[in-house]
Parts: sequence; structure tokens; C-alpha cells
Amino acid sequence: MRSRLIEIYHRLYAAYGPQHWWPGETPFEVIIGAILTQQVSWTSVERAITALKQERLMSPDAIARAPQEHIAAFIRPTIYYNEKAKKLKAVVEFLQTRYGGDLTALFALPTARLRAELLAVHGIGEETADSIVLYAAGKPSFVVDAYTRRILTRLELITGNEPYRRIQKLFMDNLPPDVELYNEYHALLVRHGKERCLKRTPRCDACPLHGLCPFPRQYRR
DNA sequence: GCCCAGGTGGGTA
DNA sequence: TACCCACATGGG
Repeated sequence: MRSRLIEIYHRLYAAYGPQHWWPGETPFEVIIGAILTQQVSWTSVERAITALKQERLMSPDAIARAPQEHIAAFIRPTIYYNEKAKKLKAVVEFLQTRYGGDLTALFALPTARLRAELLAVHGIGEETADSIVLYAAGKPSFVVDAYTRRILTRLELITGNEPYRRIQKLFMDNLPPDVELYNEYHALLVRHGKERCLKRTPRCDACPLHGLCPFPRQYRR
């Protein structure tokens, strides 16, 4: 398993190169993006983030003060905008009451503790928590998303029904706890998933993972 | 017109 | 634990 996971990484990196994740100017913006991107394409998130910046709503204080409906109006492209406005308020509320709005204090926690704290916040599930830990705090916690699950299933390394933590453990037990590696690996899996594994009839012979994947089995979501 | 995006929370069995 | 559903825009 270890050599397989490393092989996959090298193949994807060779094919796609560095992905320069996470898009976001500040750690706070990464957190906002992590919530807004739930079940939404990143291009939609960019529009929402741009709107929030234009309205001077890209700060804990501003979001705390603004009415939920006001925030919702500017993040409409991200679907579930009412839900997500509520989530943004929840994160900011958590930040301010527990850490005085200071991300540095929050990020000073040990990785496992930081993850657990984030998970307790309304709107932050496992993937979002790991995204924040990895991409905003810069601590090694592997991010597992739908693409990761699909690709590993297709490669027959998992059944696809494993719980999140099981799949995360697979990566973390077999790779060094390297932030840059986790960063790039997750981003590459998303890139590959979008580019190939969502296609109904991928050209498997031209795939970067050709030979690792038991093609031409039809891919199942 | 239909499918589906870098999910999460709440409810039920 | 394992499903189910609500959430409710915009691009291909």
C-alpha cells in the first residue's frame, strides 16, 4: 500500500505539476473558502469571496456584525447560501468567544486538538476541518474528499464504503507527516478527479495512472 | 431540461 | 453505524 500511494503521487505530480493550493490571501480567507466550497465548484466560491471583499465582509469582526441575511446575499453563487451564512457566523462566533478572534492562538494548538476544536463548530465537518488544519494552519492532516474516495475505489485500494477516518489513516500511516506533500497530494487528486475520473469514458491508455488502474472496468460513483 | 459541483447537520432505525 | 433528506446556484 505504501509504495502504491507513493507511486500514485509521483505519477500525478509528473502529469499535472504543482497545484499551488490553497487559493486564498490569508488564513482567514482560507477558512471562509473552505466553508463556501462545500458541495460547490471553486469558481463559484471565487465570485462569493470577491463579493465579500468588496463589501468589506472578509474579517471576523465584519461577519460578526453583519446580519445573516446580509451575508447570504453576497454568497448566493455557492448554493445553500442561507445555510452557509449561518455557518460563517458560527465560525466567527467560535473564533471570537474562544480565541478572541485570534487565529494564531487557535493554530497554536496541537494538530489533533485543533482538529477536534474545529469539528465542534457548526458547519465544520471532517473534510472542512482537515482543509483548515492543512491549508490555513499549515499542519499535517490529510484531506479526504469525494475525488479521493472515487479514485482509490477505482484503483481498488478501498471498497469506497470506508468511513472518512479510515481513508485518512491509510494516507497518514503510509506517508511522512509532510505539509507540502499532503497539500500537493490532495490538490492533485482533485485535479485528476476533475480531469479524468468524472468522465464517463476516460481514455484509460492516456491516463497518468495507467497500469495502476484495473481499466477498462466501468467507473462507478 | 438534466446533471452535478473540492459537504454538513439533523433525523430515523 | 448506516441511511435519508434539506440546503436551493450556475455552468456544461
